[in-house]
Amino acid sequence: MVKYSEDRVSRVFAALADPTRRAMLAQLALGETTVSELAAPYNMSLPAASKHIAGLESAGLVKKRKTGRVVRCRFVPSRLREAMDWMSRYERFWTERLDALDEYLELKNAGDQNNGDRSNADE
Amino acid sequence: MVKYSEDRVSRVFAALADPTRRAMLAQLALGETTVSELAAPYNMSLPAASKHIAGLESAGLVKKRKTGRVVRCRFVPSRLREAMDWMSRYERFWTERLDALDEYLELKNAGDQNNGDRSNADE
DNA sequence: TGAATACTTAACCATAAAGTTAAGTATAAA
DNA sequence: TTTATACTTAACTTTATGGTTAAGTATTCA
Repeated sequence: MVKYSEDRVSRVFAALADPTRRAMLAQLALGETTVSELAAPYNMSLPAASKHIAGLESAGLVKKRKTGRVVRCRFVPSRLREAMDWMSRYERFWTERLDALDEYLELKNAGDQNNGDRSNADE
Repeated sequence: MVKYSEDRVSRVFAALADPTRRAMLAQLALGETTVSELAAPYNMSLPAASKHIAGLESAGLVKKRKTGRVVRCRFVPSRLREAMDWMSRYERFWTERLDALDEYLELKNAGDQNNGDRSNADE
C-alpha cells in the first residue's frame, strides 16, 4: 500500500492497485456495507480484509461509521475524482489518436487515387 | 510496484502510485525521451530511475526503442485509458453528488436523531 | 585500439505490504 | 452475568518495493 507519508494521489492509486480493494469499492458503490459484508466474498481472514478497508480509508476513498458493534462503510468519491482528474491530463493521447487515424485515412485515400488498389480499403 | 503476476489494471495503478513515475509520464507526454533525460530531474541513481522506467514499461505505459546505445522511451496511452475506463464507472458518484446531498439534507431534517460523530470531515 | 558514454544487471539493504493466528475490546443477546 | 458477535490490534512471516554501489555490455568517439 505504499508509504504512509506519500501524497494523496499516490495513496489513491496505491489503494486502487489491488483487486480486492477495487472489488470492495465496487461493492460499496452499491451502498453502505458493513465490514463483515465487505470481507465475506474474499478468501482471507477478517483482519486481512479489515486492513484493506483501512487502506481504502487512509486513501480517503471510504469513510466508516460505527453503530453499536457494527461498522458501516461508505464510498467517498472526491479522492477518486482527483485521481481521475490527474489521468484526464492524458486523455488527449487517445482522443488525438482518432485525429491521427483520420489524417492517415485521408492521406491514404489521396494516395489511392494514384494506384487503383481498392482491396481492403480500411482496416 | 506490486506483484508481477497481477492483472493489467492493478499494474497500471501500481505504476501510477509513485510520484517519480507519474512525473516521468508527464515528461514523456511532451515527446520521446531518452532514459538519461528521464532520469536527470530526480535525485536518484541511474539504476533506480531505470527501474522506474522498467515499471512503467511492465505496466504497458511506456515502450522503449534502442538506437545505438541510446534508449528512447515513448508514452503508450492504451493501458492508461483502460484504467481510466475502470474509474469512470464511479463517475456517477460525483455527478449525482448534488442529488445525494439533497436527499441527505432532507433525511437529516426529517429525523435529526443522535449519532453525533461529526469529527474531522476530511483530513 | 582504447576510452568514454549510455545504459543494464547483480547483489545487497531497509522498509512496507499483505497475509496469518491469537488476543483484546466493545456491544448485544441469552 | 455469561456468552456470542463484530470487529480491531498485536506479533509475526513472507514477499515486494525502492533505493544503493559495483560490475557488465554494447556502442561511439578519439
